[in-house]
Amino acid sequence: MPSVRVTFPDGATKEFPQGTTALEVAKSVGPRLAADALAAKVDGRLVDLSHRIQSDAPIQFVTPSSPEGLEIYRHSSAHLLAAAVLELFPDAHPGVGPPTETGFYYDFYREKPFTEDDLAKLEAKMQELVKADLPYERVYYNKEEGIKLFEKMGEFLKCELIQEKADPVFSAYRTGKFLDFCRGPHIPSTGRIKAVKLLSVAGAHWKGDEHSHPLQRIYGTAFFSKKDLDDFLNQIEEAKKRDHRRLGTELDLFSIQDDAGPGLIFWHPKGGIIRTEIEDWLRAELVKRGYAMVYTPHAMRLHLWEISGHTDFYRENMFGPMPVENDRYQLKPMNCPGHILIYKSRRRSYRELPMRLAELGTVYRYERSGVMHGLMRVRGFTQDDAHIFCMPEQLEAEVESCVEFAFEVLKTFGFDRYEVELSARDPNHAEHYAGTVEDWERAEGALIETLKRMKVPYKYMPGEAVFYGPKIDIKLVDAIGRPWQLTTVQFDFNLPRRFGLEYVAADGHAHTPVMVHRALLGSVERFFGVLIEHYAGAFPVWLAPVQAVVLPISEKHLTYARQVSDKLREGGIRVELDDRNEKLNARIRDAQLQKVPLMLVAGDREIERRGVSVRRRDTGDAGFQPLDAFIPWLRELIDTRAVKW
RNA sequence: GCCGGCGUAGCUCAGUCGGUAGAGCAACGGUUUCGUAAACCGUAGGUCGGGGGUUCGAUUCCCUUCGCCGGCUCCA
Repeated sequence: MPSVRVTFPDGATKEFPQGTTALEVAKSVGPRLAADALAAKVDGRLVDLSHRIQSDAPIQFVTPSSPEGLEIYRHSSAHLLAAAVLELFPDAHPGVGPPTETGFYYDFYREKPFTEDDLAKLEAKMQELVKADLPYERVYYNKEEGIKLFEKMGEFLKCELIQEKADPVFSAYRTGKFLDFCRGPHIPSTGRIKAVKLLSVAGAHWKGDEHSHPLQRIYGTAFFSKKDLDDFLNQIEEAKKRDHRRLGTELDLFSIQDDAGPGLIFWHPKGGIIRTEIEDWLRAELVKRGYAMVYTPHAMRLHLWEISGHTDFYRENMFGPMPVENDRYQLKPMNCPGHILIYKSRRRSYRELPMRLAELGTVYRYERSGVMHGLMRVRGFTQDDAHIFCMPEQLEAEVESCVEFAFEVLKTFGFDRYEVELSARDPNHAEHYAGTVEDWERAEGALIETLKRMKVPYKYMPGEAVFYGPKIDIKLVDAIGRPWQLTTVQFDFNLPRRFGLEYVAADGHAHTPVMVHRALLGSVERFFGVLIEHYAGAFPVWLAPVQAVVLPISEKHLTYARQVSDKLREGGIRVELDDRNEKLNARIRDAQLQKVPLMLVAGDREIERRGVSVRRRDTGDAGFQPLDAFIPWLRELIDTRAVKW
């Protein structure tokens, strides 16, 4: 019998008879590995453990600790779900069921909706199938034969997929009653699934096309241990507690009102304070960096949006135009045309460039009714927008300054993790893009060079650029690890040409400037939402709507408490006096729930020593402080915008 | 926009198999004057999201509309 030589990751090699399965190879290494292995990688290709090795190849086993391990495990869990569905609901037709970042889902076509109760039943059935330890059996069909088979089973969605995607001979996996057109690999059997949970059922569309069949998507997740699953479920609970919509109401920060309409934000006084702090900081930074603050109208002639091209490529995101006298006006969905008109208001010299126009510009975008989400996705929002008009050779310096500015934002607001993406054109489809190839090369080169020079790791995303230019997006990662897209730095080859922008260069001739569009916070609303969730409502002192609350122990300490609060207020500190007829404990509790950073207890002892007893929101009683020391300490915290204190 | 779920007091929620509603917290009044996360007593508060229909009678059943939630799609 011919033999094959497999090479292990450590370089060791071993001979086996040809046709030996990966599992047998694992067993030869040790029973532990055989029990742990979920799949294998032979010659760099992921395969089942039942895969027979036919020629010399490097081999490597996928275990729970491998990067691919969880993905395969969850993919198999999705098959397990489908198998359970077919047992209990034979009228359901499987669509697709991939693993996701946090679990898996499976889509089904079915007339009747799945209910919460159905999920419980399905989970029970899945447990049964786990106990039955059904194999994930890999089978092959040739295309015509396979389509006939799936047709006979009535699986019209699968037929469509096979028709579109299958090779002449394709693989499928059978688990119980469920047969799936699937590339694999899968774990050996359902008994390997240790902790699986169904989470929700939601609507979806066949192949993501909203005009196609409506499907029901069952979401679930799976982990290698019960503990990991519980941790994940706890994290969901934690995220719920941080939900900015809940905290927005509890802390009286903002509201969205039925009478006004969805997606429109009312900033309450406490939210307003935070916004003011954010904006004041930002404006000061903008000015430091050579930006000029401008203001532009909220509605302008529709004609302007025809020039910019928005009526062509952005129409479905714009509110309908409003008739005014004999003309039509458009509520602005973007600030760029306004800034361009300022640039164009007179002839520009190269000496004026780069010209950086910044505006906290409120824009209105029509969002389809099902997509709004608290502060994160709204119909009216304020961008910390700026447009930089410059000469091509100034690009790199401008990009660097934008990226550096973005990092300053992250640092100031207490985010220490981020992800950078560079969206470039798809080189195979030059016709999709405005601007010349040279323009694009220069712009993409400037972005890449800048990121390299700044030693910023980034993900290169070819084909992700918008048609008018390449861009850098920065996603910040919040306290519980969720990424949020905020900062964007985009080139625009389109608008300067459309509007015929010019500057007179040193050579005395007119040239077209390059335009950079950038937002750092993105939208003030979304940024606020992210901040609320990041801090779970417990803002750093400089942002806290109420920085300190004074708590007189009883009525006879009220006069002193009032003096203390006056003194703090004179020091520019946002202080409240809680003189309600409640016990101290009750008032402390309320202040804690309102996440006030500092509680200042004032009673006989404090009067005597001209101070307060400080209680911190995070660590509790911090002991006595004389006012002369406390106020400067607090002032310093605020002035330095301390995130940790 | 689409699929599914849901709208009862300011908030969180109970309830009515059709006979027009209840709790806790919050609010308000009083008693209490208190030392680091909830004192006590009382009062008031709801056209049960809006409109239409069925019915002697609708918060409950049906239709429709608005909104919210989870997704899909899209996105700052």
